[in-house]
Amino acid sequence: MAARASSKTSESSDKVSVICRALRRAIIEQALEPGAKLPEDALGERFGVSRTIARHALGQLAAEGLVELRRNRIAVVATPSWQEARDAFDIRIELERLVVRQLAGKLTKAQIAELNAHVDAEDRARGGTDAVSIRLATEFHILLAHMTNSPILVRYISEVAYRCCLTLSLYSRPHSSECAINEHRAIIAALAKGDAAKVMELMHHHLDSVANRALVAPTPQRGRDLLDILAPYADEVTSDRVVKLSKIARRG
Amino acid sequence: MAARASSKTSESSDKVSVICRALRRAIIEQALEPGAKLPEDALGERFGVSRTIARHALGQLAAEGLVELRRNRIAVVATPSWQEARDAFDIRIELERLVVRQLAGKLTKAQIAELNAHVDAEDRARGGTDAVSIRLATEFHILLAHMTNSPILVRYISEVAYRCCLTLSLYSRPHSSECAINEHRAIIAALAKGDAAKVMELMHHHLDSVANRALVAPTPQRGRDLLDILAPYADEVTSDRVVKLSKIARRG
DNA sequence: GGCGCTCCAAATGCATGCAGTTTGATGTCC
DNA sequence: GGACATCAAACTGCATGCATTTGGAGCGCC
Repeated sequence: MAARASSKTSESSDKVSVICRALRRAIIEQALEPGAKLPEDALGERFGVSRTIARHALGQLAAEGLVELRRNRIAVVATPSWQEARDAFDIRIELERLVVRQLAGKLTKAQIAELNAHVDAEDRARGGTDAVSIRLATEFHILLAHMTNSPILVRYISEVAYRCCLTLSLYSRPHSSECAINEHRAIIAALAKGDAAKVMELMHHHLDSVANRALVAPTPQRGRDLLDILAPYADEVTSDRVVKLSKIARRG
Repeated sequence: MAARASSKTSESSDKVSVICRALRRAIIEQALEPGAKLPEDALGERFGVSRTIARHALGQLAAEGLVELRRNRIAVVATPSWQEARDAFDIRIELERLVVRQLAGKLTKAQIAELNAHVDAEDRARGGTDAVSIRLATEFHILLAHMTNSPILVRYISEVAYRCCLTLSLYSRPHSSECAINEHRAIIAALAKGDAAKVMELMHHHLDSVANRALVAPTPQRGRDLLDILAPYADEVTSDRVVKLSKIARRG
């Protein structure tokens, strides 16, 4: 399956696609945090296009689950629930097991070199920001998916991986990417060796550990609550009284 | 996992969404065959909306893989390659195994009754057209996915199942739905019994046999007038601007 | 201070208009 | 007859304009 006619599925150079890519990257790098407003006007102005185009782009991103769109409301960056995050990881595990099953023992030397080069890049980026590390780690998985030459698989893996990125920014503590990198190397080695069962197990464990490390279950109602989020800002309140819950709770 | 807060992911009542649903159904029922042209003008006229809306709907369907969109070209119903068909089935098998794994032993009596009722409906529809049989069979799987209460899973299963529908119309000969119905009943029984391994095996075999039965020689397609084809689907669109069939010039 | 009300700037939902590209039908030449 | 140049109709890409809806500032009342 590793030698298959390559099919062009990637986005063309529409203005819509360009904006989609830009927004997608901004979201997964957490430049745009979950809940951030995305007014059509502002996007259009920022990217030098009309509202029509910005609107269309938002529609696409909503289809990917990165943006939430409610009628007559300003679009916002999606804020997946903890349960949705788990669901996304569950799906991702199955799909990525499929990927490595298809690839085991079928990679060319050039492809293995490409994978190693990517992990090297991840290594070099360890000193940088978490956002970049996470993005590179995610792109490693997408690179793997590409090697199956299955456009559908690429699309689903990309989408679900981006969603996982999004949830990491919500529910994860500072990212320790070191072991992830080692696990990536182990996966490449097992792929090269052609041990399908082994590499499926490795991938499963890899994603499962990322998920478990990341998705520290918030206590159902209090974790990552608005009050916690606003705690650092409480200092700015001149009054010594606690800010009323009712005033905050209706933030859309 | 079977008892989880239900989350509203389904499409709202935008005009865009309405048109998406209509077109999606027309495609999976093979009223619109793969390769059929979908000019924005004609769609807008047929559904009583502007080109802007029709265009947006086409964009969504393209994101789902049901429509192919090339710059400056008329949109067409997607014509998946044989390989893409296999890929779609591979992915579907993994995802649906995940579904039944989550559901095994966790269904309520009401849910089991609902599933049985659906299969009864499939049974009754055996006398009807293949298109309806295939749609009902597909909807059985989507119904299962819904019971996981995982919106992401529902979306992916729906999408990939629709794509499979599409490929069935391309590569499959008249559908013998009898065994599929029996297999659906067996799956329900195993789910109720709570035997996860068994039901995963059943689902795997079920989808695999459908896929293998499907992969035969492609069938040539006959051109029909788009507006005629869409007539029954336009009725569901509530707009006084829907143009009467007789008043519309023919198009190719 | 808290709660409800009115009203308006801002944002969305959608249609329409114009410019540029593709299509394919026609005419011309070999 | 068939290959090729030509051109108008058809279609898409995109911006803009108007109607409708939202959300929140301001204000009076408890």
